[in-house]
Amino acid sequence: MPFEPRDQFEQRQKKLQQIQALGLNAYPHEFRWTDTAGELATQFGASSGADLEANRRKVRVAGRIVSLRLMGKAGFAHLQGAGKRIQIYVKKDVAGGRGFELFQLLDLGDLIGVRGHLFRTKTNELSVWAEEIYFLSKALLPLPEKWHGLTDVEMRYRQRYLDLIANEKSRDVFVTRARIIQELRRFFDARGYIEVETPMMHPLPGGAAARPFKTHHNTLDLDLYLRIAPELYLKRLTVGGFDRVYEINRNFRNEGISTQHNPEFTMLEFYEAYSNYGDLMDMNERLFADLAKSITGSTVVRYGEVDLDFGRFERLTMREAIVKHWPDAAGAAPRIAELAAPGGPRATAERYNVWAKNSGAPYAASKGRLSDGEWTGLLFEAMAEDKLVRPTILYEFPTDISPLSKQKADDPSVTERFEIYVAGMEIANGFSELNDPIEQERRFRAQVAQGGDEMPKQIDWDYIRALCHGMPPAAGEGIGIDRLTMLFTDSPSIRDVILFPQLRPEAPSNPEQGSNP
RNA sequence: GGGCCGGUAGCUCAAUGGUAGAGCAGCUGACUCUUAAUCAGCGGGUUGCAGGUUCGAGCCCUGCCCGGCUCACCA
Repeated sequence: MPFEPRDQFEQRQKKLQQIQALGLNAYPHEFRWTDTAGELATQFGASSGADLEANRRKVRVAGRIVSLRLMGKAGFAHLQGAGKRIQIYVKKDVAGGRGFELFQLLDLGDLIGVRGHLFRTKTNELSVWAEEIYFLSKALLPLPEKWHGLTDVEMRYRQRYLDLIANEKSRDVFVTRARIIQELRRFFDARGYIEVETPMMHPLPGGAAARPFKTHHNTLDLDLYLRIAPELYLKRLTVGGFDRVYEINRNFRNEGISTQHNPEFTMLEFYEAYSNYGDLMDMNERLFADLAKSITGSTVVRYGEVDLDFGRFERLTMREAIVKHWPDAAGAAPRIAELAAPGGPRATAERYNVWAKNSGAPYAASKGRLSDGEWTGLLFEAMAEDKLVRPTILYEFPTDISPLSKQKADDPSVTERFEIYVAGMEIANGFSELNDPIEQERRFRAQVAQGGDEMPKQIDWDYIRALCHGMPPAAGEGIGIDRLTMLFTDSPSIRDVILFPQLRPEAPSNPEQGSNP
């Protein structure tokens, strides 16, 4: 089993045997603690040495040894537990001969428990006066360097446990992520929603346009797809009378990996009967402002070089966004009416592309013959999407690219759909749900006819059947939890907010053969 | 998939084409209030992999592997 570094691994195994030779169980089954390092710091951070001496507060603390200073017949160490540190002071004539022998055998990284009382050192650091040490578990491998920590990003992702030990900031990101999810649950629970779980394995991939992962169930001899979205199942539940439902779970999309994409990512999706997209847009403004405030303490959140104010959303229709962010150098900006007119989006996109190709800007690349709506979406992505830095609600999406959304009553070329953009990233996508089965069937048929890797190959007839039983008017939305966490933790990459992001496997290495990569 | 950048001791990093180094970690010893503890000494390397150029390659060239950024892709 030896791992690198061999010499230290073997040295630590030797110490493990010496600890066992003291008559101790090297891997005991439990330790009864009374306090964590963090609790002690908050509770007694202000207590003076005299106070502590008068009360002799008894404590039992556990943690990992992250620093160790041995001085003959006494020594100091810092224990790290639950992300915080507490110093312990071990004296031979207090901890006893055998206790001190154990202390001398400890390595950085070992897990121990300590019984003693609180006091302050000469330099006034809150510490535990160790009366007894309990060995809890051995670290056979050394910790990353104590001062610089672990900076190698590949190792931080592959061996996240080391990153979490060595880098407090990394730990904080994942604590914040958990708090965000807690707050979201609170928000929706308080509004009468119930949380549900729908299938992760779908016989037909649906609810989004994306390439799915495929798998197979042996007993049923059935091909299944990891879900690309829970949408169609959640809406079936609104048919069933769950008027307010949400689900927080993973989606899987077999597509590229980038700083904003991981093959599996976490989505909050929710549906609210009897509301429309306008209600949802209003609710989102409250939700994001509340969330920013409870997570970061302010509605203004620093992200990289910019301040994002979640207390003030901008609202733009997709057509308005194209007009607003039209580059001056590309000539006169199109008028809204032009973008709404038949053939207008294509003509505008072609005009934009002439400029973009000359100036090296991203251009609206067409894949075959496109409809007006597709041109509009493409043009928006090419020229406006990354300009939406401040929190923005973009609404009125072309019907052609919104197969599950309800059309606007006075303009069927667009739907009652919106997306939330922050820092140039798509964070959320919601709309008034299309609940007319006949129109839904028409849209599905159009998708199947269009073809392509990301389009459904078959119509989900059970979904149509569910709509035929009557789905209430409803609005629904998905919020990307990973990207949301990026914003609230100032993380530039989605890999920084996913504990174990997808990477290529390490080069095959078998420790039993002693060959190490 | 394209472009750019990177991979040197367990970790963090050095090293004009000319003997592969430092700090931390480790080992031995000293030390009963240290905190990047200190002091004295010691060990540690197939420089990602495989070729090539050269008297000589960590450094130059080619291919490959892994990672990062970016573009494309991903409504």
